[in-house]
Amino acid sequence: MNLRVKEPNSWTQIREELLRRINERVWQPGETIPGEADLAEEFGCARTTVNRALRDLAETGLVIRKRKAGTRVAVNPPHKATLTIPIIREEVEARGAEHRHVLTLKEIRPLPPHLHAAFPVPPGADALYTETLHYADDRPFLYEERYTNLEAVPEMSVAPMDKISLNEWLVQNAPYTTGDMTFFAISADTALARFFECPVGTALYVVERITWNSDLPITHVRMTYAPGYRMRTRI
Amino acid sequence: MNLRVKEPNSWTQIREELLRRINERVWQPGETIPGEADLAEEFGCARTTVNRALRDLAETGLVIRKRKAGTRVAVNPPHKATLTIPIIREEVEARGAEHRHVLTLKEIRPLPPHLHAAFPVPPGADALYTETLHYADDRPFLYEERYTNLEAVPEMSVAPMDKISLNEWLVQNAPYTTGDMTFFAISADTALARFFECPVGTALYVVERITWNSDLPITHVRMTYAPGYRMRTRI
DNA sequence: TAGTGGTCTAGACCACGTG
DNA sequence: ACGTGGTCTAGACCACTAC
Repeated sequence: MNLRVKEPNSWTQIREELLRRINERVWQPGETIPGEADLAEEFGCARTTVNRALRDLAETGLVIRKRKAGTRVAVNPPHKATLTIPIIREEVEARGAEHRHVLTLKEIRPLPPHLHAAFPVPPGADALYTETLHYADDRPFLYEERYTNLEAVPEMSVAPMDKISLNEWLVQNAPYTTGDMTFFAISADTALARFFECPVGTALYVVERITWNSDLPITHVRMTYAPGYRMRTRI
Repeated sequence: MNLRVKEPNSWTQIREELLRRINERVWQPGETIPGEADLAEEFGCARTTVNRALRDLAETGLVIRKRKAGTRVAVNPPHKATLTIPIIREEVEARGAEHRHVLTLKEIRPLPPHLHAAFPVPPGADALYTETLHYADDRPFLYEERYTNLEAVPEMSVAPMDKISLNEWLVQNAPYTTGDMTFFAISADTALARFFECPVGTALYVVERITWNSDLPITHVRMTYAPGYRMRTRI
């Protein structure tokens, strides 16, 4: 049954073959597939190699593995999309435009109440609030409102925000371990309408992100994109 | 230097230790870290185990590995968010509501021109167009417009769309290998406003998805969510 | 061309969870 | 209890690529 003799066995080839059997319904959804040892014998390789292939399929959710129970083909394969969070400058430049940003506001202010739950900065500690306008070839591209926990990033006060944007500076200097992202739509208010040069009420795409380093909240940012913006990803 | 003697070495523990050194800037961004062999000696384990830990960090983009050049800490760690694409019924039920759907339109119709580029159904082959209304506890939740390539899923004509939604049926019966997703905001037109019982012009969150099985286009779906909807994900 | 990561092996022991 | 996947090892060879 050893079908692959020409090429040296590789775990990716085994994965592709297993994928084929799943996609072509050789193994039905919900069905238990042969054990690692059996597959290793069939493919003429070590069990470790089969394990690597199956682990990869399990990571994408296509199969479900349990000790003793074996490996089953997922019934409702939980498809996942991975979206890369770009630095704004790179996102603009990837569209072939030149990026420019203007810091229009930078002040210490208390965290607004509606953020207290989601972004628990220690009481008494104020946050740095910033508003940044991002342009692509001088066209308005993104409106950024950000609260940053100065206790988490004390060096930020002296960061050079002329050349590098706050966005980029934080990525490079304030590593985070976890975060929450929220995506939704809003209607442009007068301020946003003025910036984007669009009618009040225009539908705008918004991304909110909160990041943490372990248990320390770093920053809360709300990014409102220009009318017509589309976020894309491949599955 | 062998710090971890109490517990049997595990690749996750090594990964956490490496992560710590990166986050605490023991290894600076851009810096080349010791080779696998050195680390294996330091941790008192096999090189394979260190490899596993480093591969995991490389997958998340925290380090960049190159043969001969070694492993470097990423300068701009490209953070990635993974968002799970739920079945609509499960998404509604996860909110503690009861899901109900109504198929309001089902007809063969030619693919609209603006989709030809993104969704290249073979010329002459018509697509099945469906409109489905999804409710959460009888409140409008989602408006679904879908084109399905019948050549890819011929069995669909006889699928029982009463109990199970098209959405769910496709997930279970039409496996896909790749896809594109797009997220954006639109203003409610009169039809959407009537369904969602909201003013015309209300900002709505939209997800478009195209899925393929190898080179065969499967379905193009546009899902418009109720006002106020937020999509969430953890990083 | 030499050094580094990528992969593979054969074998072993362990951890989990089903029966 | 026992079968299955999870992990680890020591060693080997290979592939890529920087020098």
